[in-house]
Amino acid sequence: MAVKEPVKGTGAAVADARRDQMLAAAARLIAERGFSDTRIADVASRVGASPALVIYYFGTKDSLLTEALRWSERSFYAAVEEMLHESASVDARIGTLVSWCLPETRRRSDDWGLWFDLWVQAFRHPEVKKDRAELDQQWRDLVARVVRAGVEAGEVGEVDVEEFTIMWAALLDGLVVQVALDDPVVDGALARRIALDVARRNLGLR
Amino acid sequence: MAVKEPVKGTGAAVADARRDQMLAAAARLIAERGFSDTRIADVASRVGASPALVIYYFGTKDSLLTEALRWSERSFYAAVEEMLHESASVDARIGTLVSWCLPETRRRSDDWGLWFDLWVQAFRHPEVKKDRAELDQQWRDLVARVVRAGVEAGEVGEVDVEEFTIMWAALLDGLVVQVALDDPVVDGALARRIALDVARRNLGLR
DNA sequence: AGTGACTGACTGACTGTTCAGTCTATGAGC
DNA sequence: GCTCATAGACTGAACAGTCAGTCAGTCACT
Repeated sequence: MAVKEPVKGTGAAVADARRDQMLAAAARLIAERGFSDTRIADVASRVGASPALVIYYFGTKDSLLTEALRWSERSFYAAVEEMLHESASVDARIGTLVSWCLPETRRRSDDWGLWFDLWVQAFRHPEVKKDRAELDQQWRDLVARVVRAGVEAGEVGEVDVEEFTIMWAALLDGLVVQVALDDPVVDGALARRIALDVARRNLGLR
Repeated sequence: MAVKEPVKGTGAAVADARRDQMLAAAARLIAERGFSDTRIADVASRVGASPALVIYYFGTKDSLLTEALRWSERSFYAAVEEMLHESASVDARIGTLVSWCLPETRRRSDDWGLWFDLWVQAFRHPEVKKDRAELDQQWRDLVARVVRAGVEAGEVGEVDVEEFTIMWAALLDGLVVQVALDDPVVDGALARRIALDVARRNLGLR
């Protein structure tokens, strides 16, 4: 099921397209079933290719899966960066960040699963760990940039930007965990409210 | 290595002791290698028994591992509860909570791994999810109790206890993630400082 | 003719689980 | 106090399923 046509075209373009197909398929599968229950045969069939081809491209299963994890996280942040251009005021931007992490309607309910698996892998594999740290720094930089812009625009009161950023990013992570795990008292709406409240209070907004 | 003697004694006591041995061994192994890389043969040899015996007690591998996860989390919270009796003021108690989650000297560096694996399992297995939610509620109740005691003692200013608790618990989780994953900018000391700052500021302490 | 994407058919290792049967302590019956 | 049957902890050996990875070779394009 969901078997795609073999990639048309020739030369190096084929290889690139294939790699991307496979990374995307792997990411989806990890999200659906979890890292350790994702088989290369699954990835292969999603892409309409043989398991051998997957190995042909990635060498080992582990290499495929960890690359897929990083690929997915990277595209997540790229998407936020994009989205951020659309809001103007600090308050609106903060809102954008929040509803990106804690969307009103769960985009796809298993997206969260990737985060958890990413953390598990990062915990034990130095390369993944390094990657995750860099991406997270990128995320914090994004938050910091929003705040600093607010300070310059005079919308934000006095804050230690560095420290606020670290605190608030951690808070978001923690809230995401609760919501992702369907905590009966911490639902999406409450989590969003708390995230916004804390930001506004600390930044002296409103 | 680390093979223990078969349990002495007779009757039902043997069975109980064995189950506990196995749960403890499994928890350690999960922490060391991760959930999906823990084999029943490993658990068996740590306990000085045959793989067959492990199945004899737990029926399936999965049942053993998820029970081990819950067992371990339960004992974690039990230990905090214990420890809390020793501090008196709100401020001291808050400090206790923080340094329990983010200890100065990492107790055993792989303890964190269990949390991540627990989250991964909880995300996909409803029973584990329910268990985790309950335990987490217990943890929040603990925090809330500390805060309420502070309010009654007049040490704490005006707060929405419910909301503070949820917020602060999530913050701790988020900070734990960063520290556990060796984030280069969020080390243990900084995380502790942030956690304490936020608590003090929100509770009007100091 | 050559290069590189691609595959089918294997295989070899791993490992959860089963099973038939051992060993030990207990306790009922004498 | 002794015997013997029973129960339940325990195991070695085998089974069966699963998969990652290999390999020799095909096919299509240049």
